[in-house]
Amino acid sequence: MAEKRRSPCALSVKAHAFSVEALIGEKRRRSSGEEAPSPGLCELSPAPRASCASERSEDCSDGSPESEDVLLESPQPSLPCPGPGSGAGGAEDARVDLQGSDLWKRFHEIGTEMIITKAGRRMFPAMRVKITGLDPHQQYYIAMDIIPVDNKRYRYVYHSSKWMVAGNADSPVPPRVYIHPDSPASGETWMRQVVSFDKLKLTNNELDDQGHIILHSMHKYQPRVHVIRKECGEELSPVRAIPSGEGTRTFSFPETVFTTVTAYQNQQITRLKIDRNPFAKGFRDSGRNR
Amino acid sequence: MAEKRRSPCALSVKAHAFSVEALIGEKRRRSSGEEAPSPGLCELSPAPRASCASERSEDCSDGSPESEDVLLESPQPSLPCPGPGSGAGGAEDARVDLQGSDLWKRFHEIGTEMIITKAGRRMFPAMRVKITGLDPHQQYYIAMDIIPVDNKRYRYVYHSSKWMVAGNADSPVPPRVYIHPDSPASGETWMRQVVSFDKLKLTNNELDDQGHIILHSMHKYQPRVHVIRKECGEELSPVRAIPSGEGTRTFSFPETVFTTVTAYQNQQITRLKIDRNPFAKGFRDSGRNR
DNA sequence: GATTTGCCACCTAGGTGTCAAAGT
DNA sequence: ACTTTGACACCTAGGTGGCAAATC
Repeated sequence: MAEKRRSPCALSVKAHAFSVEALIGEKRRRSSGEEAPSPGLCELSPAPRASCASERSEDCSDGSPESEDVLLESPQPSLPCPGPGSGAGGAEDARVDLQGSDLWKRFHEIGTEMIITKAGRRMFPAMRVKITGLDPHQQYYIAMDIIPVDNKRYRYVYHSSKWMVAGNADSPVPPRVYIHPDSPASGETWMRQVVSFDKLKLTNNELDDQGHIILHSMHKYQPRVHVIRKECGEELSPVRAIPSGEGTRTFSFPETVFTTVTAYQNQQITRLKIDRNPFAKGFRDSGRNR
Repeated sequence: MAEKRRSPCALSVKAHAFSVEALIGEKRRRSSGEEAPSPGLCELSPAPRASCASERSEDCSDGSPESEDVLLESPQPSLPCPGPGSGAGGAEDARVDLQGSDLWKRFHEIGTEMIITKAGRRMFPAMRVKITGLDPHQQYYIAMDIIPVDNKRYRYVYHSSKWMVAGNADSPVPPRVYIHPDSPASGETWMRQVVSFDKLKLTNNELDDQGHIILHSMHKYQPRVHVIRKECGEELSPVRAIPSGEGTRTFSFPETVFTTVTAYQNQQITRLKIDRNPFAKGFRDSGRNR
């Protein structure tokens, strides 16, 4: 049976479908729920990076307590690699706002801890950001990495409920970057949704082959969000070096600093996690008894 | 606390990470398990498409019974739109093999049915293909659409256990294409993994806004896989028309033809689904009683 | 003694066909 | 009479912290 076929040509079908995809993308991706954008005033600050002349970093501080100044040296203007869209519409005007910063601050006031395991553990809270100021038609990668806040190792002193320096940091681990799975996508697409890093996982397994971010336990870290303009000429391949940094902007939020642990140290952190993480509902007091 | 930062520059960190990502991509994506590639001999056959002179289609038949000839008219050689990479390394040498075709054939022999619901229903089996012959360094989109096999409507006659023509097809529905979520990716990436369309969903809701593929119930359909070379100049945007078809190859497998239903008609189909779909394990005879 | 590991019960999230009821 | 819908029990898949045992 069957010989005929419906009229529209394949290409216009596809063209239509791509736009459907675009119109729908927002809903499909909005899986982790939205929140009203919290302010998070960004003070621009010139950026570091020894050999990489083209990266800029902004530390987005919004007057949170004890702002760990995770900063910087040797300002470096961005300029090189005259790629398409170098003038306006690069990542130059990008702005990144942390979502759910209220919750982050509650943790931060206590002293955020993140569990790391061999198999990989999600962060809670997860980093979620709202991005603005991109060129709607330019393609971007959004990525996250996590850098040491200092070169110290810590231990938790129970009787004083405080973290104390316990020596120098362990030797560096293989650096990893979590590329947001929607990458690459147009500025329009990124700006339309809340960009969530809830699939990202942390591990203490230096031989990890799952692409998780490798960290040392009992160290302090700062997550960073990168907005990377995609150049067309040199295809941004996973196996090649990044087009030399021009058109890359980096953002970090002091209230997201955390200490890695393999088991929670501060019981207030445990309680707040159980209270807020839906997956830990089984440990809440309400009715449940184990 | 904290003023210093570890040595490596951000860009080399990222570069490294991207390659880590590449090295790991295979494992991360290989979630639906692999299978030994089943043969599926492909007989090339010239392709249709009224206004789109640049698409080719191969019907991959491997001698399955009652091969519904889901074919064609007016052969059209591919030639137009001299885009980058037109010569070698396009999608021109691409080959697509259906995975799990044994299971598909078992269903096909009975008469495959796929449930469609308002909320969207996955296909079982899901289309899973192995792709070869791509240019490793070229970027491609992989997409799937589902076209009517004929312009008939069907009804199932219980006492004869057969599908009978019940009239002409309902009016066309909004065309949709499912773009594989890993798109775009390099030929190398696509060829390294089994490409699975298990997240694709079918719906009978013509107003669907979830991006699912819209079909009519009680009609016969043929899924198709498209390999679309990504041109660099005209960014293949979800909101713009597809670069005019050059570098696009289309593949279909007769054993994957199915009839849409809102409730299974043939109990043999029900049984085979329950027997093979892990999510239906609750309905298997073994021990379970409801 | 401090830290890490592995297993566990308990959740969230969502994919199955069933079945009775509702549509057409 | 045929087809569709929606609530449901039963699964898969996987994210929680607890806890005892192992590790260093």
